Amino acid sequence: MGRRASEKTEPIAARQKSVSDGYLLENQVGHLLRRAHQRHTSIFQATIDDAQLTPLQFAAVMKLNDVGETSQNHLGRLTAMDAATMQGVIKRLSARNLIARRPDPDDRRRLLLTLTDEGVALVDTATGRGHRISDETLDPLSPVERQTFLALLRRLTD
Amino acid sequence: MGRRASEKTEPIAARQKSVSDGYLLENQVGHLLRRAHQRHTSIFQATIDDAQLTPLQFAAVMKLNDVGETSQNHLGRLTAMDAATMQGVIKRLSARNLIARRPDPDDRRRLLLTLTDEGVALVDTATGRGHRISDETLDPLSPVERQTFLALLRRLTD
DNA sequence: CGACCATCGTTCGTACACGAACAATTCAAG
DNA sequence: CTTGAATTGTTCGTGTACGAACGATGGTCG
Repeated sequence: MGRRASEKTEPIAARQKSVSDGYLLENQVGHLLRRAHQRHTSIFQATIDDAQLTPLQFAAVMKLNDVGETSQNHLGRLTAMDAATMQGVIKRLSARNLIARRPDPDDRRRLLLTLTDEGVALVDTATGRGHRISDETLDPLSPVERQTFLALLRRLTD
Repeated sequence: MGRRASEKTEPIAARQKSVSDGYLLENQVGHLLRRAHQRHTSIFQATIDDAQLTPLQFAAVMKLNDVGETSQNHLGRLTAMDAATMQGVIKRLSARNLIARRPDPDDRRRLLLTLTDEGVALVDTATGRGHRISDETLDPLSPVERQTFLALLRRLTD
């Protein structure tokens, strides 16, 4: 325990503590949200069984399957992704031939996105895994607690 | 749901929906965690009043103030940061002269970190804002709900 | 019609996030 | 004491995140 011995000239260790007593990182929502999200990402990677597919890419594919052909920005809004972020996600999905892009004939600014056959196939095999990922993430909670947690969490989501 | 009908000539729009019915992105924990974290980050930026300071940098500074001089990897563990991520965070804090680094005389692999005077000053002024950030993030919930939420969230944190 | 303004997608720059590989060092086993 | 495993910090590569600025297009209003 006596790790830090004496240091005559200006004890470095003593300068540390300031008036911040009372702020504990471990108790802050932001930190806990970040850690819970980290854990979820880790579960995702272990369960999705597709080293290339990331949570955001999965979300984009699932949502696109849900709503059908849409523009890039619109899909971004539906999945809570920045337009700049969306750009990269779609580029990678398109490179893997999971998503096809074509210009909107009615609005030449837009790019319309669709799932390819390969994309649809991926949705079919990955949907089950998606449910398992959500289950495992909530595993520490009882069924009732899960409902409570999700209801509260949803309200912290704008 | 007779969604999957026969399709000889495969119409593009009809190719969309697959057997994924039942997976709604909006109801998945991972998505909700991500959105809640996004909202928190946004509140952080608006409240911290220091354009350069990020949530991770703030966490590192606060924790270092808490525990006193430590090695880089150890502080990383305390703040749930990867060693590689820590590297960048410390480099930037050190460039802003908020943190000082010195080699550990007892273990030449380690770098010992301390807050500079400037770092301590920042802790003093930022602690209050940190509390306000947590408060505002939890604002949609009542006091009782906050306790419930935090208790459940903590259990999803490994 | 023409000026104005919003929207779409893109690019740039900065900052997490983390797996992987690496050299230097320390520690543990034999 | 020496071989081998573990730890520390670094670098590289890929993928989010997002503010900011941009050109092209579209809609609105006088």
